Amino acid sequence: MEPQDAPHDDLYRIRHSLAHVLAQAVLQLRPGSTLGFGPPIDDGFYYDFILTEPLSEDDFGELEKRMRHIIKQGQKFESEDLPAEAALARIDEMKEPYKKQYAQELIEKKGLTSLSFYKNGPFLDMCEGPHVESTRKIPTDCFKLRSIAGAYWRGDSRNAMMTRIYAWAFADKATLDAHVKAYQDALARDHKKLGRELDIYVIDDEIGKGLPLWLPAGTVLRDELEKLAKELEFKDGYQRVATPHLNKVELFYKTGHLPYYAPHMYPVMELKETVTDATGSHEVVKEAYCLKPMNCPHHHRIFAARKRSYRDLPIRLAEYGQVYRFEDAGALSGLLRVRGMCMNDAHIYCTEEQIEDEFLKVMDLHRRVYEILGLSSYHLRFSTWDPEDPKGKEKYVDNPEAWARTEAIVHRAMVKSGLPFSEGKGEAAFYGPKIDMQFKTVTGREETASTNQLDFAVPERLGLKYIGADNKEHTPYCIHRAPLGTHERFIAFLIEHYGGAFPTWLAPVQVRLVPVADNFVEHANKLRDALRNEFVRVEVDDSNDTLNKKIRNAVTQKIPNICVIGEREMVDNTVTLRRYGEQRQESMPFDTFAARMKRAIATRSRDLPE
RNA sequence: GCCGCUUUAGCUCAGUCGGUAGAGCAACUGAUUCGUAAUCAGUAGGUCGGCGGUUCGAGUCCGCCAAGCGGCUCCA
Repeated sequence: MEPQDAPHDDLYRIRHSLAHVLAQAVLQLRPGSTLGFGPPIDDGFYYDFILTEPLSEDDFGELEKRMRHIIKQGQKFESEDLPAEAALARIDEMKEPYKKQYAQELIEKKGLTSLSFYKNGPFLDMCEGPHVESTRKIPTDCFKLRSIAGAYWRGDSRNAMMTRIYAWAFADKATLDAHVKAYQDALARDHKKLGRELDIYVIDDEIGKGLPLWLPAGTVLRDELEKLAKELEFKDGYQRVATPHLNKVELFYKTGHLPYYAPHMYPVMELKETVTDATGSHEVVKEAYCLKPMNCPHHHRIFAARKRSYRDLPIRLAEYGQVYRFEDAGALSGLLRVRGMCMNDAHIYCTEEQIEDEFLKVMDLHRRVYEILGLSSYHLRFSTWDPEDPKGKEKYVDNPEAWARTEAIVHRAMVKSGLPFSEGKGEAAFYGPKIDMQFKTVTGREETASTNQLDFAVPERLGLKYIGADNKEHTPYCIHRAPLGTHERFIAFLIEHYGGAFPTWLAPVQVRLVPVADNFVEHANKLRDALRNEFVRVEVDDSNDTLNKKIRNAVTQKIPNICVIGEREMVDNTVTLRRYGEQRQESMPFDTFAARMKRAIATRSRDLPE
């Protein structure tokens, strides 16, 4: 086993040792159960088991009690290195088939000549370590069992399903408590919860799972993001196009997506016809269509729609395109993982010499988008192919030379961009390397928000050509890029990022006018009309609730600007403004307020400009 | 898809031992006309996710199905 990236500090030892303590407790409760992996993780540890009898979260109390009991016994961790042969014999005695499988792999594939074992009390495990010297070094209150989940052995659905127990573990109780509290607070920002509370979207059984319906408030978010994308792309020389949601299946055979991608597509729609010949009547498929899982082939056909010259390049075709992907039912989650999504897509057709510049421009577009939105907690991943991947031939275009060349170009562009990035081996698209923007959701799950891919294969397969200066035909490269990802996932991130309290330019309702009493409603309506005339999204709360209740409602709905209208305001033609998150109020002439709103919206500012 | 859990009013949830369903908020009606986070009263709202079974009787027990949630290579 290669050394871990993370240092094997005390916390690592505690977590790793706690995993063994948990396993020991589980074996007490379910003797004869089989062990899988049990590593430390970012916020604790987990251990995988094949249980003789199921366990549930109701058993956590009993398990934790037993774990504390084990810790108090002060069991010593003793390690022993055994040469390969002896190690395998030892594992046979332990009757641990999964450990054995992994041991064999370590010896045969990784060339390890010896394996280490750790024993604490009655519990023996093949394990790299390191561990604490004694369980007494583990605070009895520094951990908490968190959840129980299914997990395939080695993450492969062809393997056995194991039961995984997750636990939080930290250096001491205070850190644990702080972490658990932070986690619970984060759940309040969950886009699924806020999406319902703020009427952003619903997923309706009668429509279908993974197919969100966007409510008016959510549609404002989509429209504003599209507007942003269109403006930035316009300035960068993109041209907009529009394409249908479906197309003939043959197109995807030509691109190479089918049959490889078929499991991730909705089933094909077949138009059938009855044909009668000498042998009788048969039903034959006359035409077959599929819902597109990506926009690129459509854009490629637009490129191919007329003769292209090198003088036209780069050609940048942009579209917010709706695509459909048949994700596993169990993988669907709110807006984060859906089956129908709308992508901030564009394809840049260029020569090899233009790639670097175009890639840098795309990265700069990213930078601007993220800056406007105030997104900073993400990291860039340079996703490359893995020549050693056993599934390499079906996963990647087989062209090592092109992989090496294009990865070098992207790498060079990234270094030039000055943006820090990590490498994701084996994460490339099947047609080329890419740069992904990785985000974490409130629940700690990592997802890709945006992606930029260099494609050296598909234009060739589709026979895309341009006429070069040499008057000969050449195949263009294609950059696929989606800085704002899909509306679905991107808005999920934004909801969590802002905790539902959107800046004025993005907020579904930008201003709520709150008349102090009925007799100011008419005046408020006039102000509303004036603001609407300036394209400000504004509402009047003309309910007969008390002022306090109206303020509370507006705050609960996280409306960024609340204006109270009463006697004083009506006489002076002013508004008294209360910004979301502030208790302080500020009175100003209505015209000033309107001008500041317009500026806040036009500049997409996070605060209210003067 | 697979493992586990969950599903009661629009939302959040209660419902004991199997005896035919309840609260708060929201909605609606009325009263109140209020100066910065919940005014008061009333009304309506349910095939207890669906189908089947056990039972004299099922929200409750059993089975199947559906949907949702947490997971499903941070790896001895």
